[in-house]
Amino acid sequence: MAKKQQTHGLTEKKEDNFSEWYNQVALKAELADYGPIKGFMVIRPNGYHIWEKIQAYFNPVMEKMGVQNAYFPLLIPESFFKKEAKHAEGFAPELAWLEKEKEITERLAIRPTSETIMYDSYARWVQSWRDLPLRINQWCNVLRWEVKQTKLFLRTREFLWQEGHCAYETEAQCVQEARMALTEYQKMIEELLAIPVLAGEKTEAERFAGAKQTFTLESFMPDGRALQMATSHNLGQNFSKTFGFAFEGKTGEKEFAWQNSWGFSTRLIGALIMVHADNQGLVLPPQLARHPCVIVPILFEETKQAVLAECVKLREKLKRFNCLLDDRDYYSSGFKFNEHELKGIPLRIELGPKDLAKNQCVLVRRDTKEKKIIPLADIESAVEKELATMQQAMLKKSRQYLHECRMNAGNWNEFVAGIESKKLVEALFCGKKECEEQIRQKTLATSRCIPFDREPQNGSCVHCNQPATQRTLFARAY
RNA sequence: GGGACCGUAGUCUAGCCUGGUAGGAUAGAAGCUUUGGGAGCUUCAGACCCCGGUUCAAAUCCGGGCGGUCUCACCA
Repeated sequence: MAKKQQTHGLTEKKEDNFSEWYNQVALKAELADYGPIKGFMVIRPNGYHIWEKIQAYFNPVMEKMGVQNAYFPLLIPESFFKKEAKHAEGFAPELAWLEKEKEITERLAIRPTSETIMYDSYARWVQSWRDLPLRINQWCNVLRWEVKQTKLFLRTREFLWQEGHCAYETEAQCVQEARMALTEYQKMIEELLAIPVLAGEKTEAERFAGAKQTFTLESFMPDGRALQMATSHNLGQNFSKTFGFAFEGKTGEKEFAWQNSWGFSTRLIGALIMVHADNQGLVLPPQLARHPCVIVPILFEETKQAVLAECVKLREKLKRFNCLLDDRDYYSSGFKFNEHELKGIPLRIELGPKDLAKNQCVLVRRDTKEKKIIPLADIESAVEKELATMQQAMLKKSRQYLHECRMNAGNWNEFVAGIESKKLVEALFCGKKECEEQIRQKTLATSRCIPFDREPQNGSCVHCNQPATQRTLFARAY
């Protein structure tokens, strides 16, 4: 029998055409839509809600870290960029400029990141060691124009992010808190998004433009490419020296502030799609769902009123879960099943006349499609338990995948074979920029990080045979 | 920035080669009817990416732009 064409649902499979499948999930789950200009996207309510959940999780975390939210201007004078040479060089290709002939004397860039404009203020706000540490975050949009190969959430010219920018008296505290931010990111991404990450430090080649050290969280996508999930940077005194960000220290000496910055972006939503969604559509970790469960009544003419009445009661019982009751009578229940699966609602409760007669309902998990018969009296505890179980199971499943993809390469042949078979390959590496560039040209792989979960180890670089002291992870990346 | 392919209702698509009334599916609206995995019938409404060229005539041929997918370079 020929399969009926379903324009509503997904027409591409995750395993057959990952890229197109990804686009369909993002569009058809109504997370996002294309904007009218290349590289710009509309984040629709379903997508923006995920971002708001992320914000709701992370704002209190920052509060505990002593970080306050603020907002800095969108436009940055050209001269600000020129102050930190490497930063300027790193961002030069992707700056979009605002040029108006008469009214302004200097070209203005739309922020690609806010170090310079924030530190210009910091330099004036901090006079004494007593004014430190200074810890500020902003949630904003940034613009990076160099991008040609755009992709919803993963690579757009404009994207939303948070950027924390802190300043300290000592480098030790600066580094410690940069690492703390990374730890908090890891907790959030694993607990809330149910995506496992590997934490580590970036090599010289992958370091943020203007940073002394970059720390990163890397995850691994089902198509065999790594994705950077969040980063934090020890900026050292690179910016404070060029922005005149000095203060009077305890000894009366003039000292330059030690600074870090850290951020994650709406790219996380892209990772969420890639890691968890399936051929039926999005799968939301329960903690990210606007409606963690939906009740679908099975309606027949004679029993409609009784079933609906019971469903209303059910919704009241499940009020604290923000349970949705889909009582639309112009769609069949089958249609609704498909629609809610497409949009990723974690749990579905089916209730029809047969269930009503037995005082039960059917509880279906989105990630496993597993169905359970639940007595109506037990529904509240059952939902609570399933939501918690599902959140854990999703992390466990993706962690298993990450674990399976991580492999060790003892020599160059193993390294090449590992990259070819789309693995996250760990090997001894000299850390040199030139060597990394050659590896990239030969294999398309770049270093992802020097993982924290590996001890230093002496040996020779897998590629150039020069001395190496640390294992480094390599993969093809987004 | 380079290369390849592509652009027809909200979505998918036929027509393009060989110029001459744009057809279908699906989604949408109204009504009837149905509802345990994307039901059915009737009616309505809906499109040739933009600009220019060739031509009596352009969705169709040509040029440019814009946009999309893939890819190399670069990046969250």
